[in-house]
Amino acid sequence: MDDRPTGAAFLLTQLGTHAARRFGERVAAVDLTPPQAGLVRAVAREPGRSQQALAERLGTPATRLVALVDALEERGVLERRRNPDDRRLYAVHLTPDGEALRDDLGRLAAAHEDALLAALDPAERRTLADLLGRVAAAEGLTPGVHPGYRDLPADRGSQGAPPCGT
Amino acid sequence: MDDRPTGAAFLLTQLGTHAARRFGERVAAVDLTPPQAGLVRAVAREPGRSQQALAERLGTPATRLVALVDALEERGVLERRRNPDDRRLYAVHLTPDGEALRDDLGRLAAAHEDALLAALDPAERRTLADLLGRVAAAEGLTPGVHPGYRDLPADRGSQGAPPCGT
DNA sequence: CGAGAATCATTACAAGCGAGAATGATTGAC
DNA sequence: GTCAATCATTCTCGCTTGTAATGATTCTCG
Repeated sequence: MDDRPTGAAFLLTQLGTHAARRFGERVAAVDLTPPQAGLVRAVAREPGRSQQALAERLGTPATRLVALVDALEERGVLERRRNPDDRRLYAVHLTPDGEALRDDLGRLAAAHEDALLAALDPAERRTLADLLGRVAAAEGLTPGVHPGYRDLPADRGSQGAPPCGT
Repeated sequence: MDDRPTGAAFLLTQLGTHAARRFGERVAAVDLTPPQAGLVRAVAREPGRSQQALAERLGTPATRLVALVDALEERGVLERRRNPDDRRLYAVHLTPDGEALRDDLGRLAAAHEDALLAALDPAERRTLADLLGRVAAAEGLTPGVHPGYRDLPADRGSQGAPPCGT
């Protein structure tokens, strides 16, 4: 449909959106929303952190984390433990069920990666990961975490992205 | 921060989000939201289309286009022309100002691409575009257009995406 | 020629999501 | 021992998006 060769930047936003959606579909299979999945991963990475620490790590307002933790705690995935030393803050931990869920997510992510990059052979995948990693590093993105979504103006509407293909 | 080598799929969503945001910042410089920029581009590509045709092309509900076109028409960028043959539908066209804006967007997109991929030399950029293009084709994405955003469950919250890095 | 189905644009409505400000409890500094 | 600072929480507001109902016009078919 497009006459000109599509630019890499445009492909990046297009594929990024697509990949995020596909991943969202996958985590829905274990009854998680993408934000919830992100929280599980963050807690698994550094157990016992306070909610505020998690919020800063994820680049989200702390108020948002409250509801997120609430839902996952009710479900028995996460638990809040009081810190005897400082009773203001909670320490967020994974329950045994939570650890099982974390493992599920790992398998899910691997399957996602495999399906998404089905068109590339292993060597090409490494090349792609290398190129993307260098761009990400140059842009100052934290390896394990999404950029601050807070400032995102309208990634949502997203007809906005196509024009960069020009 | 991340211990394991980050997977390409995760990098894709991370960079895609980042690229979309950066592009949003750029179009804000000409007082456009990303969705508006997408609409300008779509009209420039095929002038005279009906609003419903545009809606289907962009994968957005037709009702959303009304407000979008309203704003840009008020601003003197777009104009609705009655079709004498079928007076139900409007033909959406670019005004001279709109064409100038389209050219601005083109330059903007080029600058965006250049800045985003500053870490790569021309050959590497071609390699990246090639790999991404093949993945996009395999995933059945329409070259010039974003995937249907309508079904997007929670690309927004977006802590969801990080976990695929596992 | 006329009645009914279909299509395009528009408006009005309701819902979901996220962000920001104010509140309470607890702790560290002086 | 008092005051400022920190963490968690609740509440409220604004924004964006999708769905449903309305009006006007055109095509189809008897």
